[in-house]
Amino acid sequence: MINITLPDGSIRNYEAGVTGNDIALSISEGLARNVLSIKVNEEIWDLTRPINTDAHIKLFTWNDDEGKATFWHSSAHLLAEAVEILYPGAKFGIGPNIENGFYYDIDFNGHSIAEEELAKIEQKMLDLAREKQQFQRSEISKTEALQYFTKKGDEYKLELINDLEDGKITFYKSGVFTDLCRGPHVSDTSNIKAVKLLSIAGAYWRGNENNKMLTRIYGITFPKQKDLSEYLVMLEEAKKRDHRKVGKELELFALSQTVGLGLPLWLPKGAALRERLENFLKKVQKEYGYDQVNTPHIGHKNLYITSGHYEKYGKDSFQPISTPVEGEEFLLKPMNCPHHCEIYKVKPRSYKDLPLRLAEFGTVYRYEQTGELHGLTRVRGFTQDDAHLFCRPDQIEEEFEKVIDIVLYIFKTLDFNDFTAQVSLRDPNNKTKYIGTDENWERAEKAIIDVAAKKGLRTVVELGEAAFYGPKLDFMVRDAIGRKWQLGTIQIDYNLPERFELEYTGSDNQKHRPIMIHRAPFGSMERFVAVLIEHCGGNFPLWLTPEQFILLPISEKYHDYAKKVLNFLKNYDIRGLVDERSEKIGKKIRDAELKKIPYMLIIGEKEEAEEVISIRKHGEGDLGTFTLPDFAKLINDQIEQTLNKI
RNA sequence: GCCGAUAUAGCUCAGUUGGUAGAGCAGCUGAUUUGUAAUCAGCCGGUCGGCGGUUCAAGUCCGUCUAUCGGCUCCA
Repeated sequence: MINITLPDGSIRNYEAGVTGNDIALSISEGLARNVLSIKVNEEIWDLTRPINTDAHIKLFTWNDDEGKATFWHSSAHLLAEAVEILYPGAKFGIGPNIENGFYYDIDFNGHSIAEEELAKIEQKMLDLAREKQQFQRSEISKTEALQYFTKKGDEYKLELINDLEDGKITFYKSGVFTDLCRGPHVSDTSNIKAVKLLSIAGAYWRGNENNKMLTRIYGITFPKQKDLSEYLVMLEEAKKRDHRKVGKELELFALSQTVGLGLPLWLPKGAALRERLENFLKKVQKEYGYDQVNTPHIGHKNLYITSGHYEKYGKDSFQPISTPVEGEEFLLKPMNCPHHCEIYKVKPRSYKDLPLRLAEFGTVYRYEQTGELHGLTRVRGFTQDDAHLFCRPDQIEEEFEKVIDIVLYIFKTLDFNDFTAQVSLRDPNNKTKYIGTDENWERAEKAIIDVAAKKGLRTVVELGEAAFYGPKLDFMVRDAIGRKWQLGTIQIDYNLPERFELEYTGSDNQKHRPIMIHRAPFGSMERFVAVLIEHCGGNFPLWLTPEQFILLPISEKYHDYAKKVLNFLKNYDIRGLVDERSEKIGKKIRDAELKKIPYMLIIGEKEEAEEVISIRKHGEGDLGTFTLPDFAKLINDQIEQTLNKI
């Protein structure tokens, strides 16, 4: 007999060799029907795998992320099996579960799959699922594994197996399909009731652009048809919040091929919104002791040779601008740091001057590859809310913490609650991508990890995501369809101060080297506004929105009163406009609702006589009658409340 | 840059097996003077993404380039 400890701490006795399925059944039949995988001590197992020793277990169902992961991973195998049957000779790369569903990378031997063929594959998957195919796990020696895939002629699996350690290789077989796989899997395919293959894309084998491009099929499956329908509706809804769509509808920004790819044009409403965001941050930065500076849009090529950026990015950048002087070259500024270093150097600095915090809304230009351009989130010309903090070593922690405070304050103010703090470190296997000494890297990485922990941030660590000159703490926020974007970023840099030979005189009257913190709480104005649009679906907070109200006169007779109201509210710094068209009130309301204007002020005979306004709130409806001062107070109180939340 | 799909009026779209373009909205003009999500009528607006090719004839078929979309790679 063995002891099985359940998550609530209770212990049950079972015969050795008991499986997850047996345990689930012994608890309840309902659980047995819904259970998908089991955690045995720290590993997640198949439900059919015998447990032979005492263990702590946890059963996973569809309601657990781990349960979904198992379900989708098994679905990926089902996809592969369908493809193997329908397209003999197809070779398989990897097929993992992802956050929402799964994919499989497949080499179709030159055949390119058309979207219409997906329906056929879906149907095959459903047919196979109904056969209630069991997932059979087998441990296999490396030699046998190699033999199997040599015979099958699948070079991708052979490559994977070659990287694995003998004795730790397992195969999973379901139906006619056998795959190299660590598992775990669901017991059988019968729970997979709804299948949707979402898209086809190219993906480099092993993520390396020098390798062959395989065909990646993305899909998602559910235990109920209803779940699938709801998911598809949710995807459609999310697309309605896309900043490219909303930005066009609300006339916030535009892109012109004639101006150039990835060079956004800010329209009046978008520009005004952006200005309010900039002023908001400027005010915060003033409180935190930042000095605002301005630097030119170009810089001498030597500036970037000194910084190391030219060597790293020079050939992939906008190419140098020549001048009439032979050999003289300037670069469009791809970042602000070198300019700020030169500001540091304009005079000798004392330890008493530090930290020096130089801030600039600096517009930079980077030649992103065409395939990477994306709305406002990935562009070639953008404005960073940049600042560089030049610190003494003993100031690093405190300064870093204060930057985190600014980022969190901004996120809080704008209701960005769903973000990830990502500690972006070096790729330990590819140190040549980075400059600077190991010692400095280790110091910087440790500082970031320590401060993030001290601030109580829930962090994830990503290797290989550091900048080439230093590690970062990145604040990642999702867009409407779940893609993650880096917004705020904080970076510790020991390298640029060395390259620019920055110095300060210490209390010991000796020269010392400062340390730089690069930081941008928004990241860039473009990307931040894009994510903000998607976050609120174009229904901006009152303090940011282009028009806070629109006056809707019932007829032309009330235009004079409308102007009076407009002027009154203007004196309270409340912005809006009048709809003077000779349309019926229903039409004016409809248009104002579509423009997502927060307050519609309806005025007619009654309102003019009583010097009041009838208020209709966007998305909510009639709020009743207000006097002008009461409405002004309503607006200003609401804004104050938003901006003062800590 | 790579893989795949797409490209028709300012916007959203229709256009049968190839026979030289339509709708709604927006805009303009006029009528209407309106009470909480679309008043009516008329008008304007397109070398069907660019360039080549096949054909008596191309929005429609083929090639190529460009851009957009979904991914991959990249992101100082």
